[in-house]
Amino acid sequence: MNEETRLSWTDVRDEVRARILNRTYAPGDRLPRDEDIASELGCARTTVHRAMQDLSLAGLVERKRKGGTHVRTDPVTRATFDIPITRREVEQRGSKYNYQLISRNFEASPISIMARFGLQTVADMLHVKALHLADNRPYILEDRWIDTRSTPEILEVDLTRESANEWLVRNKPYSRVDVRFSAINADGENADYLEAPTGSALFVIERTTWIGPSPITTVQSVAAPGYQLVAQG
Amino acid sequence: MNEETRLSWTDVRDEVRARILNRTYAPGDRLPRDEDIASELGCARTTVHRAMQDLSLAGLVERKRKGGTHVRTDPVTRATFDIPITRREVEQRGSKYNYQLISRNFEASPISIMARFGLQTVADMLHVKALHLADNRPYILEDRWIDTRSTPEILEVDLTRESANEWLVRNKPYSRVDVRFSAINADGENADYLEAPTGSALFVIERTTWIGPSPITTVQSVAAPGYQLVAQG
DNA sequence: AAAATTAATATGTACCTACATAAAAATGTC
DNA sequence: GACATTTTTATGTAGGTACATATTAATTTT
Repeated sequence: MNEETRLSWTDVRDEVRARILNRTYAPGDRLPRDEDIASELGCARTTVHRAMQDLSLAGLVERKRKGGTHVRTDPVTRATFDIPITRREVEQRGSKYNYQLISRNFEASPISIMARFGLQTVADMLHVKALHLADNRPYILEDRWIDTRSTPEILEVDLTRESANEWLVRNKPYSRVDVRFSAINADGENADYLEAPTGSALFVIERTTWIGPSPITTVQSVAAPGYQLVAQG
Repeated sequence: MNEETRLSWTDVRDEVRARILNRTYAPGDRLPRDEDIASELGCARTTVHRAMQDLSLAGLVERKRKGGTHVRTDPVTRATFDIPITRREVEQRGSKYNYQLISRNFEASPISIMARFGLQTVADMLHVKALHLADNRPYILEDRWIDTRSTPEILEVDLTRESANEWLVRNKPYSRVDVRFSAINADGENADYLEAPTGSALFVIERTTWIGPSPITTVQSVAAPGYQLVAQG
């Protein structure tokens, strides 16, 4: 009889989670110390620690030094979304990807854009509009501002061939990103490019990136009607 | 001279990340083995391992046994969203929370709902519509189906006093959740309850939960115009 | 009794060792 | 030479020890 399989930290995590689900450990309860759980289940404290880390990250429990581990009373739904470069996203759906540049101007950024970067002073930035297509149908319309102080190289890039999205992702790593989602009604321009009726509800992803304290780019990506974003398993 | 401060795994993570950002390790490159980085930086392999785990989770590098660690060529933007119970969300914005039940019926679920659960057979479920308010203005309209086979207790709950959202979160832990976001145009009913013009673009959160293989609930939460979802730091 | 100090304690982290595991590279077989 | 098998290797994980750190609890001081 092989009962000598050692407990892995995932086993411990699953066991503790099961106890939380079946109310052995009820919401608000304090769990036993890592060490006690370890000796009860017959493993090392480090293994329990690893398991608890995971449950803590998942939002199921809260840990505090000396305070111990508590089952969260108001569990939040924690969902992770991967937002790949648009070409990849299209190709992974099994569609043909195309891209076209709509406009490219060097101009003073409006206050709303500076606000996204958290800046007060206005600056000249590269303003790019482009359309991404899937199977020759409009997929995502992007309206992007690029800070040429942090990213002067972008001025040399031929944006009719390569999208700013792709170039930036490949060449401009960022240290901080802000992502937000919302919904807007298609205005004349959006409707036009996305071949959707004016007023259609469109899903919007707004992303702003920095390297250290310096802004890199902010982009509003407006998806064609029917777009849905699904959380990662 | 105190040069004897030990490196923590966050220090190692930051150092490696800095090297990725400044192209010491360029996209696609294979990093040195954990052990080599450890001896270079003067720490234990486990410390490097911990740091790498974090970078891997963040989507910056990819690790494979024997294959080693590689800098991802197509970095994805990975954003995490916390979706708390609605009452808490409203209160955290500093607004007064109110709730009202619109309807509550025990009825056969349509095929679209069964599809969300991944089921073929139709079943009688509890169908609940409710409105959440912030400062007495409509905030989120929810349209929910609850599987009474996994959650019979819900039939005894007074949903005029406590929202199903809140009761379920507090009393019905789940083992799996599916979250998706989209945008829709307000139809007559939505427009009515949310006091928005018909056709307004509304942000939609769709959430489905299971306990083991058994469906618990699926809910479509339609937010009032202007709603924005912001990623966690 | 209130405030400041000290002790106790549960989690957090670092180090080292040993072995597990997956996947690539090398080797052997037909 | 194509295919199957073995070896090698880098990451993954468990165990154990020692000490760090943040809080709470207890104690002393004013």
